[in-house]
Amino acid sequence: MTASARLTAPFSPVPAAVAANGLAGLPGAVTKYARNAEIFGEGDEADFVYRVRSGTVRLTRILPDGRRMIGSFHFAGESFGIEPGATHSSSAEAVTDCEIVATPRNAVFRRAENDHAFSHELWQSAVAELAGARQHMLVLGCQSALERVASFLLEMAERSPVAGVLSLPMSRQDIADYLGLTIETVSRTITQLTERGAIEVPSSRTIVLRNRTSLRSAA
Amino acid sequence: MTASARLTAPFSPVPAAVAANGLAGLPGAVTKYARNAEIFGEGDEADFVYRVRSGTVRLTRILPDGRRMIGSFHFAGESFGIEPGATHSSSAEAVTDCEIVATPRNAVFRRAENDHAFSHELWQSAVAELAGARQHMLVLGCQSALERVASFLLEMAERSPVAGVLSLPMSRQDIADYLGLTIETVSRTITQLTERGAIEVPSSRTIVLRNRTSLRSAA
DNA sequence: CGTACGATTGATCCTGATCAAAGTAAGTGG
DNA sequence: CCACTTACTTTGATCAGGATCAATCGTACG
Repeated sequence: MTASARLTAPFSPVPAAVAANGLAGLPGAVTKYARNAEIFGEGDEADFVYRVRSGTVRLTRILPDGRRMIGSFHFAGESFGIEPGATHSSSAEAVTDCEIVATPRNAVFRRAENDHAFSHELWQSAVAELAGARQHMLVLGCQSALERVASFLLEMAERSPVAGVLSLPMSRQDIADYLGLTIETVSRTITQLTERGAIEVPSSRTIVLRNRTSLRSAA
Repeated sequence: MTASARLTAPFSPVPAAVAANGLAGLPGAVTKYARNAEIFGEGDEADFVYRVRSGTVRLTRILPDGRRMIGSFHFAGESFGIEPGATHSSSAEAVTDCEIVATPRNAVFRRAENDHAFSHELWQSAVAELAGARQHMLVLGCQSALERVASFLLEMAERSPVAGVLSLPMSRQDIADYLGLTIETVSRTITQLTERGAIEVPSSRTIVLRNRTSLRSAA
């Protein structure tokens, strides 16, 4: 739950090219960001809508005293940074080196006006993300540490291309801030799940789901 | 965090009339529900979109073992029950007796196809609700009991028509399930805020904000 | 090889949960 | 209208899960 300056500069701040598709097919400028670089900050003008082309992004909010909350992770193909108001309500940071497609907000609106299907998709994606946020609220609101970590692993497994083996791009600190726990508790809980035979941890960022039933019953 | 059968039947299950406006101006059938009546259940077909005409609604999710989470409260004029999939992911219940306008999902889609402004509004409301959910995740993920209760009171004050005096429609149990606390902790925290002079509690459902600065610094 | 960061493990403390009881308010039926 | 019931709220005592403080370990990197 601690938050310190973990940010470094983007390793290529220059827009590289024009992507074939932004949010569900919108064109936009591609920028590369280095691990831990800030893509946008809390309070920044929300003039763009973003999409992950490669890598992983986290949305974070920081309380005045430094406590950090990660609201969501975004993987390749997912969009983020869409706001109801004029400014961003969270910061976005690169969890790993990544390529991000930025599309001007206005371009999104313009296209939505002329394209019903797109407009519907836009809405659907917002509603889907809302459902995800509600699910996460359930985890934060009433689950134990063991349940939270198990839920997290199952969520990652579901969103991962390779079933059964997770290559977690994020640190224990990120997981902790996502689950409303401390890094120590996350670590201890993973150890506990290993001892139960639910998972196997060949390297700290790689987790093999050994027994899903056991994981699911822990969640 | 306990969940027991708190539901009774709607006191008038018959659609009463056709409302002038449903979601942002959509027509729909009005139904009255008694306090604690279920409007729809988790898993039910999401064929309608709802709007509160009068009263207060809560969206709840229940874990298998009975723990209950309230995801959001909805007051007069607010809509709820919009889902990405075919079924509802939460239950909706009447916190107080209330009148609800139900609009067929299809009617919403149809109108969105022909009316850009409406479509945009629909999207905006989803994104705004998402921002609210994110805010709440922050509360659930990193705040103390005192901070949660203070945040809650400030949120209610912001959404209340009368500034300074809150007429809470929901019980302490509802507040607890919304904040991820127990009813005892909520009660104790309210007492604590009273002792600090931040609030005044003439009756248990009425709370006067005496010192906002003190409340805000607690949040 | 040595440094630095991330992860794990250990010991102790504290906040909020749990268990328990009493107080309060609102209905209900006589 | 009042006694009784029932639901809701408050307060108290104790307990436990996870936070905090602290140290060590492992691994990637310069």
